Amino acid sequence: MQAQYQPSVVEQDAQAWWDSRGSFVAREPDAGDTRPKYYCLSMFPYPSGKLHMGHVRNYTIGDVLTRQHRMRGYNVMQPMGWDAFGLPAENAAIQNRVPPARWTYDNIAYMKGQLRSLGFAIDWTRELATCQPEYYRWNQWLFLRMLERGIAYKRTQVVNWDPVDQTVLANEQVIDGRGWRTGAPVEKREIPGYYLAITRYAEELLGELDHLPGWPERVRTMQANWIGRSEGVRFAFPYEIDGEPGQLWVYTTRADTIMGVTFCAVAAEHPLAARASRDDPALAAFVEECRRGSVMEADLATMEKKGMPTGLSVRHPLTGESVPVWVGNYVLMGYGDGAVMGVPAHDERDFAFALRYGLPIRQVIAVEGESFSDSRWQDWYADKARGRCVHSGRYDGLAYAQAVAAVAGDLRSRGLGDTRVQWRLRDWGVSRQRYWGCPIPIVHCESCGDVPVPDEQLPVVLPEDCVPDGSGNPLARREDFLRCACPRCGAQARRETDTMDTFVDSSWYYARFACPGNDQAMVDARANYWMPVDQYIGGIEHAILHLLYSRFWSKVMRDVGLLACDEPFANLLTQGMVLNHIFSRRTARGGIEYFAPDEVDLQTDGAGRIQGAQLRADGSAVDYEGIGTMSKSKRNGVDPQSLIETYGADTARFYMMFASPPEQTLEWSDASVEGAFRFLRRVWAFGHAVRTEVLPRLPAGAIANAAPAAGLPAPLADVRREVHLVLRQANHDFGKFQFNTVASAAMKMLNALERAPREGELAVQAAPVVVEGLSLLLRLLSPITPHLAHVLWRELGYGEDILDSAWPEPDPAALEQDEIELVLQVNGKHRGSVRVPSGASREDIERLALASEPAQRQLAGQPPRRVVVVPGRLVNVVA
RNA sequence: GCCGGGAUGGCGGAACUGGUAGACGCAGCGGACUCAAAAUCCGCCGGUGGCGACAUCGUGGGGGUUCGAUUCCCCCUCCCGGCACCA
Repeated sequence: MQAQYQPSVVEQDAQAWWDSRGSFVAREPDAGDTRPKYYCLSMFPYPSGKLHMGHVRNYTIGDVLTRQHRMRGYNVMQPMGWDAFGLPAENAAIQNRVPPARWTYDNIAYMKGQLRSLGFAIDWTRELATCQPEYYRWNQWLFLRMLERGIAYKRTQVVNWDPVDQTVLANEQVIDGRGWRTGAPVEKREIPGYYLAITRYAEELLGELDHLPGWPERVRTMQANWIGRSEGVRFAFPYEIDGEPGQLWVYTTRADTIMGVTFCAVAAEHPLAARASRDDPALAAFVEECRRGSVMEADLATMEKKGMPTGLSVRHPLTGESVPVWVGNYVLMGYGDGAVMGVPAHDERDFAFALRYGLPIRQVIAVEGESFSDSRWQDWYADKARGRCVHSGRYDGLAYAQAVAAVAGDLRSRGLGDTRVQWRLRDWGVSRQRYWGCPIPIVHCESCGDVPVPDEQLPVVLPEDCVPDGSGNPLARREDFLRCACPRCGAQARRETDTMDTFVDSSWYYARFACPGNDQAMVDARANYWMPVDQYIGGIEHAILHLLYSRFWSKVMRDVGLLACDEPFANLLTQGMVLNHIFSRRTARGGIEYFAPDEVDLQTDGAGRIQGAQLRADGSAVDYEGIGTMSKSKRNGVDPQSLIETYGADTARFYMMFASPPEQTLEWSDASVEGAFRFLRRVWAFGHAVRTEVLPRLPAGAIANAAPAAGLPAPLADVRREVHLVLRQANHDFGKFQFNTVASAAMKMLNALERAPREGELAVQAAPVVVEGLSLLLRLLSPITPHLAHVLWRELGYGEDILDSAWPEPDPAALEQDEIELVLQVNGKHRGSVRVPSGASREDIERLALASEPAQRQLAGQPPRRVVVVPGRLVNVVA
């Protein structure tokens, strides 16, 4: 054993050991094995080139949990794979003229090497990449099952079109009116494509959120908001246009205000708007303006309410009154029926609209003590809780719930409407006009139409040698891919060239990890051993998209009979982002130039706060922008590779765990990394000292159970108590996933152990205390710094493999003490402490406290008003 | 606007179900070792007053409950994240 800590040697040793023994290969246990299973999964990476710090943090958290559960007696599984389809590969292909497949597989090879060098306890026998036909054939297979069940269907619809990526985006992929990847303003286009009826599962997706106590509150509320359930009434305004009868359907949550309707408004895309603009050029122009302008939803929110009359009118379903129909730019085609009833008196938007266009405002709700004015909006106009119907005929006096029920009943009896649950969630459009994705298994035949590819012809294999050039989908030019026989009539036909949204790939990989090598089925019985995932770990940015799609997809798999569980992820941990300082400066042309933190020298004020910085190269000043997410564009990323090369994987892992709790953001600090390395070096040096100085004092073979005898001298009993106290706290923190305090517990343990005498009279009696303490410390550290722990464990002779040792628990006997120190308070203020025998009665404690000097001083001979004793903690004398 | 989460030294962060606020680390200061430097080790390290024992203030701001509040309740300010003409 080297006296000096050499991480590269230590880490190679440990990794070679694990590799040669297949330490992390997980299996379904034989009968009689009672170990509980623990499936720990970190979100798999997109193979973009190399790992970033976010990956290191994510996978270290998962690895710590995996290794700790293994030592606690769980049958653990931690797999890894690659989310390998996607646009960056195509963009790289355009740039480098290399097929996306090669770029992707090269990246996978490199990143896999990085993951290995970090020493993660990954079962690589389960590795998968979503771009492999063996994987994506099951995307296609389940898609066909969805088609059979009507869950997948084709329709033409107005979609979000990303003009840069030349593809359709799901609603979830549009952020503030821009493409989530390109940031380009999204356009609206009408395109045929396949949709998955996630809305059929809306009720369950929402309801089950209440049964996911292991998920962060905020993720559950984000999903609930996204699903957006609302209860209301859907009803129709009948009309006749050119003698043709029709119905204008609307949805409202305020059916109690139906008698206050003075107009209706439809979206620009609504059929009535199209109809009316046929012979009204001004209206047609307005409709066109809305269509083009109304794509940026962020602008929508602040946009002025604009509208135009269609000249058409409909009949009120209850009064028969004529109601004018307007086109309104604030009405969304995608929600409900794309039309609303207008009740200016009781809806703020309708009120603004009516004021602007001089439409009548009719009060039909009143609140006692408030007076209505049709010139100014007041918040109570829309108050469901206090409002009562007025000027509403037979509904007068009714409160919200009764009024809605009565109105719905009347509409129902006329066949013009009923109550209805409305969802914000929309069906998931999965067609993408891209090459590097899973082909949609459909064949277009001139006589048979769209024909599903039969199961036995799966997979529809994506040609891997295409080099996209940026214009459209290269599959459309691949005759060998396009040409096929119609599965139904055998005639010459063409394949669908759209591929699936890559969120499909990541919607079920967790289940496939349980069933490696199965080429007969999507998943098998092994999935029901491992599923659900016990602990899922990933970034908060996936709170809606990936997690919602995965929940939906797994429910479909359940309904097809493939999975037994209702939810795929029992517990979810959303790790915080990794941040770093940002330095920039304005360029002469008005742009912004960024500088990497290692290119600048900091200037601090007297208190140590950062004031500014200078470029090291030429001493010129640069601005300090503060802390932000590590990103390529701001040049403030830190490459994990250089970190590993300089300090080793264990330091990287320890720092990641120590710097902040997993769910919080982590601020990068080179100095703290250095500190983490210093600690590991101290552990190593201590281990070396124990081996050379302490072990020789123990009888041969005593190391394995070096539990110190009772009756230790006080200084040694104190050391041992400290170690076990810290361990108890660390175990508690582990349960809360508070790994930063587990790491500091390890530091405290070492601090305590270093205080034990290694020379002099006490050294012999100290030996078992030190040897036991180090054994606890190594096991506590082993999930975080597995290489260091592994090598020291073996070198010192604790055992063959620390992986097979038991998770350490504190010894209650070590925690006992004869005398304890209680906090002494006088009038609630801290005034020193009192030492009492550990078994002291309440009366004894009170007497001792009253006799203390601070209490005597305060009481000045008077009896205390009260004495509060908290056993084992404090005593408070109230004068 | 609505929903969720925050605010603690120079910094990252601790504080179990209300019980010594600032653990552990980083930075800083002082010292030991060294020809010197690095590394390492030891000590100090929230503000104010005091040589000192100690006193006093202090967990974003203001109130409250309590023997005792970073922790519980009410009001307010600011920050972060999500949603948002959703009818």
